[in-house]
Amino acid sequence: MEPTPIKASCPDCRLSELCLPYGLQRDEVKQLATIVKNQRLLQFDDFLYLLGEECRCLYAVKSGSFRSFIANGDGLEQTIGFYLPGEIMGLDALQHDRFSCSTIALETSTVCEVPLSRLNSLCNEIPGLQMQMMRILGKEIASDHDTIVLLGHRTAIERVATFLLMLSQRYAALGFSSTTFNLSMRRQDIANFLGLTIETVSRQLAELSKQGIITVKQRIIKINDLPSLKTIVNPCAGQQLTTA
Amino acid sequence: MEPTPIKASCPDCRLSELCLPYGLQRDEVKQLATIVKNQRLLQFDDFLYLLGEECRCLYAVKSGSFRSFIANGDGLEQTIGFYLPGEIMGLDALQHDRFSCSTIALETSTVCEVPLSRLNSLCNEIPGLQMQMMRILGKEIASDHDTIVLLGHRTAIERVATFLLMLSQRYAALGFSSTTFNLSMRRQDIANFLGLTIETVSRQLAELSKQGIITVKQRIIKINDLPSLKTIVNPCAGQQLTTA
DNA sequence: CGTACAATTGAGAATCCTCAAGAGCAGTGG
DNA sequence: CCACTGCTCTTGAGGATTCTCAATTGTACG
Repeated sequence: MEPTPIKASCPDCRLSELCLPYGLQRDEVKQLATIVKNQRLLQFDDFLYLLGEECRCLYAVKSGSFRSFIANGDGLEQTIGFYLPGEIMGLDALQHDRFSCSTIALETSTVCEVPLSRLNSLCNEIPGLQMQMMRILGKEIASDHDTIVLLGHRTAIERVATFLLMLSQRYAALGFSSTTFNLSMRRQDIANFLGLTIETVSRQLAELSKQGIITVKQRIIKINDLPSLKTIVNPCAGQQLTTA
Repeated sequence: MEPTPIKASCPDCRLSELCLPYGLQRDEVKQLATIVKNQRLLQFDDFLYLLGEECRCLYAVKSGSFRSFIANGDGLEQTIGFYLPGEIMGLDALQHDRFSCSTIALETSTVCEVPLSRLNSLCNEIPGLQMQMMRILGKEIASDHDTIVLLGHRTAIERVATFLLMLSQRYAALGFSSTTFNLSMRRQDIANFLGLTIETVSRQLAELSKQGIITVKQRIIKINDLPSLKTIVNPCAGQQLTTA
């Protein structure tokens, strides 16, 4: 995706309804903006942070997208999730002040840095901010649970369909099209996230394409038949996914 | 497991180092104890809460153990995780004040109820409590990430070995034996959590048993060769699992 | 002792992975 | 403009792991 990288700080940021400022008074948002550091620019394949590194800041995606993963000792890695604009990265580090995964830019992206110590202080001053932090953390947990369900009990085609549906819903929440979008991740990233091989992902996309449910052209995905996609994800009822 | 269900409140609770009071001053713990409701007793198969229910309290395991899961529309369910004494349940509800999974007792168990509204207020008064909440939430997230890795890129025997190792470490943290323990969950629960069938779990346990790495007698597990078990989980180096 | 439930074990089937080759696309240089 | 390289993605065939179905054993409890 190609969201215009605006340099706006929190009060003028079009993502404020999705991000930390949600639910805050206007003056509280201004207060928050004072602790948010200048945006950092990352290119494709730049690391935002590494597993094991000390965590001083949380990061909010301003534009672009990211992939977080845990690298095994033997070179294998497991993708934990993808982050789109408005989402907060680094929450796993709240346990020990060290990142428990690595995060890398999938395209040219910008992030806002939020120093952890100052965020904590501000949470004590602004109850609404503390509430919002709790909501964000709860969302991260619920989203991880969705991923666990995905990996635990889903066939290949269900996984791919669920992946597309999750993205669709998240793009929609950002005000983008929910039916046509440009994947910022490679097939390898998708496969790794879904616990499949790239060949299997490719085959399932081809199958969905053959059924006319989606149209695939490289990384451009067009969803032609949303109900059918939902039926694959949840064969019985019209399911509601927690936006992951 | 059979932890003696002591009626002690937070200041005298032997779990305080693992639970919410960790890192608090003695008088702060007393303050916390005033908002923690009387313990609730649950029998095997009793629901602590249901998916979709409004969340008014978080729950800390006082004794016994729990299983949380997401039930699909079509009767299938995916186990999200297991909870042992000192661990906090219901964190996924912080997003929308509704539980996004169901939780059920695996044996006779007790929980402490912590009203959410009063916990939030107290977090504003006691910075250390807010810190500890953040740590607990960060731990939950890191633990979920471990589960994602487990389900994404592990063979059946690696999953079973990892499961045993995770339990071993958590029991050790509770002061119980890390090599001999009594599973409170059925094979069905383990299989469901690991994304396998009960037959496969049974076969992998038999295989580990045949290799002399563990001894299985119904639900009693004895780990005879911890290094070998670790080697199965991570073939290269001596890995450190985030206690999940 | 008999029933109900949990767990184990076996044989065949299905899904997904591995290995391998080919197609599509972008960038470089003659 | 076209060949060449490098990378990503697709497609095919065979093989391995895990699932499904089925029967048996084991344990708890009335």
